[in-house]
Amino acid sequence: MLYADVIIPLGVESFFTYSVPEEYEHSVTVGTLVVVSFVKNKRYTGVVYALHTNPPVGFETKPIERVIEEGFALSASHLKFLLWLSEYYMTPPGEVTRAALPVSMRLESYTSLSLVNGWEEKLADESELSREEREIMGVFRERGEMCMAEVEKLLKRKDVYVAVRALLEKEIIGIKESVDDLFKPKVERWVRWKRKFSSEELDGILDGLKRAKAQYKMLCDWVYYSDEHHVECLPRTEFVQKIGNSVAALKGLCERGVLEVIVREVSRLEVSEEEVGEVHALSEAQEKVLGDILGCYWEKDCVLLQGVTSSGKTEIYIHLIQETLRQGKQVLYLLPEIALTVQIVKRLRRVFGDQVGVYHSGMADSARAEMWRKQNGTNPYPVVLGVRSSVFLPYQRLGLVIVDEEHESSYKQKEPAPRYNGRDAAIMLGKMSGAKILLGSATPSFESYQNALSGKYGFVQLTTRYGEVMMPELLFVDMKEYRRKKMMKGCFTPVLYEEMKRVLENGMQVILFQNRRGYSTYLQCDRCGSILKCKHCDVSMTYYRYRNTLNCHYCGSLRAVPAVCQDCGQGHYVNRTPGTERIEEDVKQYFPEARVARMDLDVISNKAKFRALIDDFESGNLDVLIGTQMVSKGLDFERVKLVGVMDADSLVGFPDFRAEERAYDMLMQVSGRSGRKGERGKVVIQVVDRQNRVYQLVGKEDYHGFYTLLSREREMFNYPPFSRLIQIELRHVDEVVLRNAANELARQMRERLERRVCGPAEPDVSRVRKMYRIQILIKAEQGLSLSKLKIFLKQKCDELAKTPVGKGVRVYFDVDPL
DNA sequence: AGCACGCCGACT
DNA sequence: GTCGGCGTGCTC
Repeated sequence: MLYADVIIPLGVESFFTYSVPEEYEHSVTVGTLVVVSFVKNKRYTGVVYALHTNPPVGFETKPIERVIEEGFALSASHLKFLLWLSEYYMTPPGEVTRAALPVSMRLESYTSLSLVNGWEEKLADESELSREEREIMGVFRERGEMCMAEVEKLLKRKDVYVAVRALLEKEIIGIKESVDDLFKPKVERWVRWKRKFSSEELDGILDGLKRAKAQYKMLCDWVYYSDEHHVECLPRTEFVQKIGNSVAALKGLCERGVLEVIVREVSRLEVSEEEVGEVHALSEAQEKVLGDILGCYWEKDCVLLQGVTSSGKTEIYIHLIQETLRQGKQVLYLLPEIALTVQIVKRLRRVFGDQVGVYHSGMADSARAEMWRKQNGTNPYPVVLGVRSSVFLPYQRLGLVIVDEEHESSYKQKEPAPRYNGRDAAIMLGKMSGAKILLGSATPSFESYQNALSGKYGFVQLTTRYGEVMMPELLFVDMKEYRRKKMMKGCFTPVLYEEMKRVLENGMQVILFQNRRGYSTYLQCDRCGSILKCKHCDVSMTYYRYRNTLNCHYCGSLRAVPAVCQDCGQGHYVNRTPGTERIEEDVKQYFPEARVARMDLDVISNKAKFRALIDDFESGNLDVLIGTQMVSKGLDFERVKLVGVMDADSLVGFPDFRAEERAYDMLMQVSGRSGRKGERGKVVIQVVDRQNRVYQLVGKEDYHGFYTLLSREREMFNYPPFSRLIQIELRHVDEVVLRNAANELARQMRERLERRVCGPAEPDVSRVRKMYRIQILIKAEQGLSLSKLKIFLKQKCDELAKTPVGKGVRVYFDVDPL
């Protein structure tokens, strides 16, 4: 007997063993998608993980019910990749599978119920039934076939199970198990000539239609229309609308054998409408960089390309893609967010036409499934352009992986599991496939930069800007001084105000950037501007107004607010909160003529609103755009001559050891928005802490210096890139139970891991949907075995769950949290 | 993820 | 006294 270990796409640990019926012995292979029954009559699509002949002990096996499709299976390497992801990110394989497969590919059965034939005879007297049972009968008579969920919905209650089961026992209603294959090809009906007719034949047909006026008219119209528009066929709906407007006439013509309706499978995937053009020639600098990258690939699989903004990285990617395609291999081009990169899609399509497949989270599930199948079939897209989830698509001969803007934190998935980083997953996918990997960024992540410096990655820099683009002029303005002199105009310093005035008077545009990451409040000295940090963690502390204390999100330490500033000894701490919609009001007050719009969360999350806003700004219907970090990414507006950063200190003051790295990156990105073409743009950055090292270094455009300075501290405090982090989050409804469990877990882990354990500490949002949360952070220095550490952590958590202190506490792991 | 089993509070 | 709320554990 053959057995298959199957991964069920649920958040359950490990796999389940099923027996393979004889009829499937040859079609079931490792990677096959199979329908299995799991828990009662629920069915799931699982992935075969292993095949063997050892009869399992301790339980009966159920049989595999069906193989989804002959010959359709995940390749061994694809499966291997998914399992790596599962292990690395401490996520059950089922959950990885769930993330990897589009919903319609992991079809789940629903139990369909209906009245059995001849139920009337079985039920002599309806008074035998309970009130609930009669209610259920009522809805069945009305609706016929239904699944459980629908019955509940119609009766607006959740406890129909007992009554339904009673009816089932009485054999009045029956179960109809149907596995609905949701993946049905999308079809369209088209109308065309049944065959080619000569003009004499057509005359003959028309003569025969003298009495069928509608058909006669339809045929004449069609002859005229098809000639006029040079079309041979039309979609049926369009045909009826445009020609004759009579379904009956069409039917008649089909019956006469003049026309026919054909069913065509259509693709749900976007079709490229770009005209395929030439690849731009590279500048001398770009040419050299391309050569350097190719040179690195002789000995290294992964190369970091650091290219300043506007240096033309994309053009280099295009040349690399072209080369890869020439070798008959596939390319994966990863972007942090697809919505903001319409420009790149267009550009790639212009060069590679319909060889480019786009994959993103906004796609309909059926379209995703179609893309999946296409990539697994005989004619896959050679180039896949997509967001992080594109790493889950099947690849057959991957030759190149490009991760653009590799430092972007949106590559990391937070919720739900798997909490993976698209960049790191892509690197692993590339390695497993024997592909070359290119990471691109203007401000690389410290992790990648360190790998480049250490020689683990190849390192290539592109320092010259393409064309005549100039780096904008950066002006740091001290808000503290103007505040003291009472010269602020709302939230604008006189400098920013004057610049805005000048730009707006010239009919040019302004972007105002306001950071809004998280909700925390921090304390800053009103005199020297220094931000209060934790003594143990090198992270700014979060201020809680209601109890007037400071809390570190990393180690959990608490302290009172010092009476005077720790740095200058004279100033006092003031409460700072990243501002909100006030900016818009101030713009309206000081620039009543200006047309202003805000790009905040509700705009970004709505695709239509977002596009409308971008279009308005692009076409000049708006003068001032206020936004969060979204405005800093990937958008090019020619007429923007000024960018104002309202309060840069809120970037630096964020309670995260990466705050400064992010602040630097954001300021660089934001600067890149100003004056991309023509006249040199300006960036006004309003700060309080003028002396902050981040500002000194942004001004100098010295990434390496910035890295060197900050990395010393990272090393001292044992933060990435000098260590790896694993965050353990515990959740429970009871705050006290949770805290006790966390303390106990941390204590036990410390016995072995000692100072590598930080916390427990409260996250910035400590209670979500009635559940309290608490976090323990593990720092693993280089050289410590990560896989052994993970086993240890998991073991400790499992042990805790079994003791009374840990009862009911849920544990979540986040490997390499951001 | 569901769904059953099982234990405690608001009603007949 | 029961009904039914939800917490806990299992599913091949």
